[in-house]
Amino acid sequence: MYGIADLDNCYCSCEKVFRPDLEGKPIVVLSNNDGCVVARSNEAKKMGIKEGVPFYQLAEQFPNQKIAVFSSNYELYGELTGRVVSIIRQETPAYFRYSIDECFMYLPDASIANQSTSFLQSWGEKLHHRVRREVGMPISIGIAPNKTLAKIASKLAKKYDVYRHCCMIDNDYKREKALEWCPIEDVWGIGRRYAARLQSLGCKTALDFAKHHKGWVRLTFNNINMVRTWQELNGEDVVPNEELAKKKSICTSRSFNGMVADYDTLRTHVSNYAARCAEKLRAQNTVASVVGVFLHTNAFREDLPQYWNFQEQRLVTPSNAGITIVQTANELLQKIYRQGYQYKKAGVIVMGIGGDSPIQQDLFDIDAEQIQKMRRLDQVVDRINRLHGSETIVLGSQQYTKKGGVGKADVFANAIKHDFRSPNPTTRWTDIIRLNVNDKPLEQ
DNA sequence: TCTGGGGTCCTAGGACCC
DNA sequence: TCTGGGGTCCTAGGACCC
Repeated sequence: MYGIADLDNCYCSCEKVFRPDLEGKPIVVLSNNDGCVVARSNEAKKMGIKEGVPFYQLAEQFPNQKIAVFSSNYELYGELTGRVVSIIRQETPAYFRYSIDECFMYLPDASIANQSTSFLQSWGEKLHHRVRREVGMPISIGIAPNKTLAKIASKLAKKYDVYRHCCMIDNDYKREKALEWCPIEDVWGIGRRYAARLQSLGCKTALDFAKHHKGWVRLTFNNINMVRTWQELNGEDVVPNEELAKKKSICTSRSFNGMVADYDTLRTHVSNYAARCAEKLRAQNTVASVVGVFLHTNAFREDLPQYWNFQEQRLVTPSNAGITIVQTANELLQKIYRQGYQYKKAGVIVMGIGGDSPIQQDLFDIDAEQIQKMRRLDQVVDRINRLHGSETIVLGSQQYTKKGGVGKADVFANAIKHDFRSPNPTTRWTDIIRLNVNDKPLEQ
């Protein structure tokens, strides 16, 4: 059997952990640059706030409504969800972290374990309570013979209180009932496009789709993933388990706060994205053989001249060295930069990723000693940044020049807008919560 | 004035090999 | 008038996930 643990309204729930006063109130969390709504509390969903609406339209759509607004704070979300995963690690024989807020769990088959399935049901309920008590976040659990059905079960657990946060699909009767309830667009693996096609073909629910013949699915979609989804809805276990594979490409890109026309500022942005890519490569013990850079003007501003471009370059020797990746990215930027445009977004992609030991060296590249030196340098930089906070040490080209000097505080100053960012009480000494012993106890 | 940031996989088609 | 039968690799485009 498979289980899935899914954090309810993850980012909003994270914000509530240190703000219990927000319980029961509408909350939204915004994307980078305070751009769009990316997460909503149940109360915000009930109000009719849609996912993805630009923040500036929120006040127009909901005038005179009190909504708690937060900029996204990934430092906080990463740390709190990590606590949830550490509990799951203790409670399950094996698991796979699927995303920041979801974890698949491999559970012993109740019939093999010679237990009644009610054992798994109460196990799920206990997991929910433990996470709630120890981290302060609500989690929903779905259990079923495959991952697609487990996802549907977790939606049911989220939606109906009778399941007590854990819903199990363990026989054909329950399976059909769940599929009948589940709209086709809510099935894992069926996105907007396929959902529209299926609806036009008369499939409104997961059950409508599952009742078709396998051959019809193959012919209609000519796609192995759709056939697998169909098989899983019918109870088979065929979607491969993606274990913690190393990433095959890594991208760091940002929209700017406002627009950027001058080359120097652009270069500083790109240097930071490149350095971040190199950091991610090192964190998973890999090197990249290709670096790419892209540049965009603001597509929403139809009144302004538009330009976008992308170029990539192969490295003579695959690398994860900050200096090498940043230097290559800057050379590429120079090639695609055109004067006279207002840029809105840039990004760095590293591809052709492979293991970092041993690295295949080029006959004509710089000597091995130089590579070793850069490797040691990066190791020291990584350690310092891990210990004292990211961007404590950066390359010169990553520094934004600003009056009043440079330094840690200035590295990302004004690079990204986050006017409603919450503190980080679990990761920053400056944000730690202080209790004054002389304070009167809080009133209930 | 303001509109996110990451990833993966599959298929078709073209270029190339023998 | 007729023109084979295997492969691999790469890219673009389109779908999906969170």
